[in-house]
Amino acid sequence: MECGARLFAERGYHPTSVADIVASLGVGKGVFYWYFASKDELLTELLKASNHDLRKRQQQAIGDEADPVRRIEIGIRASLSWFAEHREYFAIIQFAATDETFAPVLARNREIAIADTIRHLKDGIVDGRIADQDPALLAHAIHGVVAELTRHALIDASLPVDEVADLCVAFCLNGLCN
Amino acid sequence: MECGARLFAERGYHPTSVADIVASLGVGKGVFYWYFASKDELLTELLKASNHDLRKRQQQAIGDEADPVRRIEIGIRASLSWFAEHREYFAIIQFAATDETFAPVLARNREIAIADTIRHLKDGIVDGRIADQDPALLAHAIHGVVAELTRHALIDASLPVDEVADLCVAFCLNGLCN
DNA sequence: AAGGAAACTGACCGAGCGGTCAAGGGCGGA
DNA sequence: TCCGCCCTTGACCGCTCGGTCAGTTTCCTT
Repeated sequence: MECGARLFAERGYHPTSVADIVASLGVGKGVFYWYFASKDELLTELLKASNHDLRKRQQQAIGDEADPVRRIEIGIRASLSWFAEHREYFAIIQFAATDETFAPVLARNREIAIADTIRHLKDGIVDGRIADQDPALLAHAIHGVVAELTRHALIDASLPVDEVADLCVAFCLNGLCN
Repeated sequence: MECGARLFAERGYHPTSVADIVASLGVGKGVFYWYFASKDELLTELLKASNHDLRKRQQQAIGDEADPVRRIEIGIRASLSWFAEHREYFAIIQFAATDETFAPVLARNREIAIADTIRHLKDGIVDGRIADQDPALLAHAIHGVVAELTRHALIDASLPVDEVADLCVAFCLNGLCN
């Protein structure tokens, strides 16, 4: 599975054939279809496993933090550090989001992540700490910032994850203005 | 070209064959290859044309506005309203970003858009209106918010573009906190 | 040692794709 | 009317790919 992830990430899903995967593993094609019903299933498993791992990381980082604003901050930092350590998954997730076959899986993963964020936002709104706007839209805005900074700053520019996380948190909490 | 865009958007690039495109146009395959050297070229043209159109919209909207913060706000609103009117292009752009063949075109388009934003940000930083952080990262953060709110709020949820734009601008300028 | 289940091989297949091109048809000028 | 040019057609080609399967090896159990 790690090998499949690496190749999908390097060359994309469609350009990577099952023959490529098994060749780079030095095994026959049969062994692939012994473990996976199809090429699609490999990607689906990859998506589920990576999402599960990311979510676990977030929850462990948040722990039992009581402050909703801090919980959001910690979640952002956990996401960025997870992606920094698993860069290969970013391209795969981006592709899967654009493919009819995998979009449902991705949509479900995102729904779960957004629901988590919404909970923290609502807590913050009740406390009066966070602006009283549609929490769903705010959650998506945060996820958009995290996704784009992951792509540009962590993957393309390889900037230090801590610096990126600091700016990302500052932007999400306080925006551009002084 | 409009037909190609519609089909690529509905079903994705790879699943849409040249045969599908010409069939939906009611012409023979030869005509397609009379106008385009290849299927790839059609998508590349689509990307260039759409980016050109979006950029024109932004520049017209900004006009000669002097305030850099207002320029950013107007740019955000122009992007959202352009995507609201050209939803079919969003999926195409998202896909192209994940494909080795088209990523260079997309990267160039994005570079130009980011450079525009960076100019406004730097002006704002000099004025002391905008926090003194890396303008490139801030620009990407803004584009991330715009992209994700386009996808979720405009395309999936079909919310009114003005409401989405208000929230988007408020988030980018002031963040989550009160 | 014998047997059999589990793991693995790789030649093979059919489908579907992007792209080609010989043939056909319509139309303007002679 | 007839010729010749140009646009258009769609059957066809070569190729790649996901997926199959009859057969072979490995290794655990008895």
